Amino acid sequence: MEEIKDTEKQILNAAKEIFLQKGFDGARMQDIADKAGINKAMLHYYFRSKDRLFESVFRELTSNIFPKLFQSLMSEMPFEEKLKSIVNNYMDFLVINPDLPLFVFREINSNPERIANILKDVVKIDDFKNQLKGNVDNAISESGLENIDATQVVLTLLGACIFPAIAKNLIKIVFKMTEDDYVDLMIKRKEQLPKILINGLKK
Amino acid sequence: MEEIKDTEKQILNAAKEIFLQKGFDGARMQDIADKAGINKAMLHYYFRSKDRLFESVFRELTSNIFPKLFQSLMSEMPFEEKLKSIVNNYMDFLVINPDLPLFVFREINSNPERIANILKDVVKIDDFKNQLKGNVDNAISESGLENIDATQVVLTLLGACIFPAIAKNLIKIVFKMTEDDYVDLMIKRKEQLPKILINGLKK
DNA sequence: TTATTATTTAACCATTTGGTTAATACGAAA
DNA sequence: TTTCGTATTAACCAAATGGTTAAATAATAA
Repeated sequence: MEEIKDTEKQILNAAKEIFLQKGFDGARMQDIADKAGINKAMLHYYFRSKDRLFESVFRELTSNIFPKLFQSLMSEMPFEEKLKSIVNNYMDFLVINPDLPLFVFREINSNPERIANILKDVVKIDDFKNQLKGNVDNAISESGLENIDATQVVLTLLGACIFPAIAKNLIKIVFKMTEDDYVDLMIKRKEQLPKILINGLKK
Repeated sequence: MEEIKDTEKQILNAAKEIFLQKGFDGARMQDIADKAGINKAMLHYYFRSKDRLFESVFRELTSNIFPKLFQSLMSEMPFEEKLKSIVNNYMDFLVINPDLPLFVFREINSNPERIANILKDVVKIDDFKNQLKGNVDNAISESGLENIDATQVVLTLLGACIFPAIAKNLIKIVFKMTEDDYVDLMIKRKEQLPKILINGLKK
């Protein structure tokens, strides 16, 4: 474990909040300093520049969940079991971190280079495509899945989990939900998704 | 049809591109002017401020598809038919406008007030929740759907369509796809989704 | 043609924003 | 206590950015 100075940690936490909500372009160094309750110069003292601070934040936010998710997708478990485990773990994660996916997609879109650069040491995607294909093709033959592309399976699975997180604020407006309502929705979804997905993807 | 001056239209088109890719915060008035090939002062001459220009762009981008989508969701067609029609229409739309959903969600997240303000005259969501519930409940009893919440049905349907659009750039990186590959993926998905969704949501 | 109005531009302006710096406060070792 | 490196701050700075303006140009009506 790296020893992280108290101030440094405060900055990182404040920066996480601001970057998550406002994105790189919308985030203001002064706002981050204010939220951390310290002088703006400290941001540069500890992290040098907005870019570097952002990079640290992005790394902290993704370096756990990204590899974990990729690993889960590649694991050799039987398909149905694997799917259930991913849905469970990932939905729990999303209830706690509802704005991470939108953050990631937003940044990829508005500044692909910056993110591609960071991503390549956060996660090894070198041969993800082929490994995944092999892995899902097996599942198809073993457990009577509809013969569809591995990519489609992954998109269906991830979309079913992630979309409600991305759309969180719109959902709350359109369906007039409180925060509690939303959490409820996600918990119920966690229970219902495996069946929906398995039935949907089966032959 | 409103007559729109040539310059005004050029500005609007350039602004669409820039706002879609960079979002409100990342967009630069100068970049929009450059892309439109006109002097920056023209932006203010025609649209007064960045906020107003953004508002016009947002309206143009959403004022067709939003009500159309809401209407489709509320239509009284038999459930399976309705679902197929939504998937078809909406997937076609997304292939042509892949960055609209991310744009909308992004802006809702980073500046909820601004968007809520615009949205309320773009689409009537007053009693969407109850109308939708009635509508889907009917479908449940009529066509042997699993007894799940209407909200979940809508999220599953929309997520399955929209997520691949939101994730477009990441998908292209992770699966090493060209633009053509991606379009292929979406076209195939359009064919496969109705079956996946209906099987998944059925009892 | 001339007067008048609408359109366009280059040069500015004020504010915001990321970043720096010089001076100060603090803490630990000597 | 003194010394010395670390942490912190207030005051600045330069560049970027949204927005304005006065003058010029084009278009239109008289």
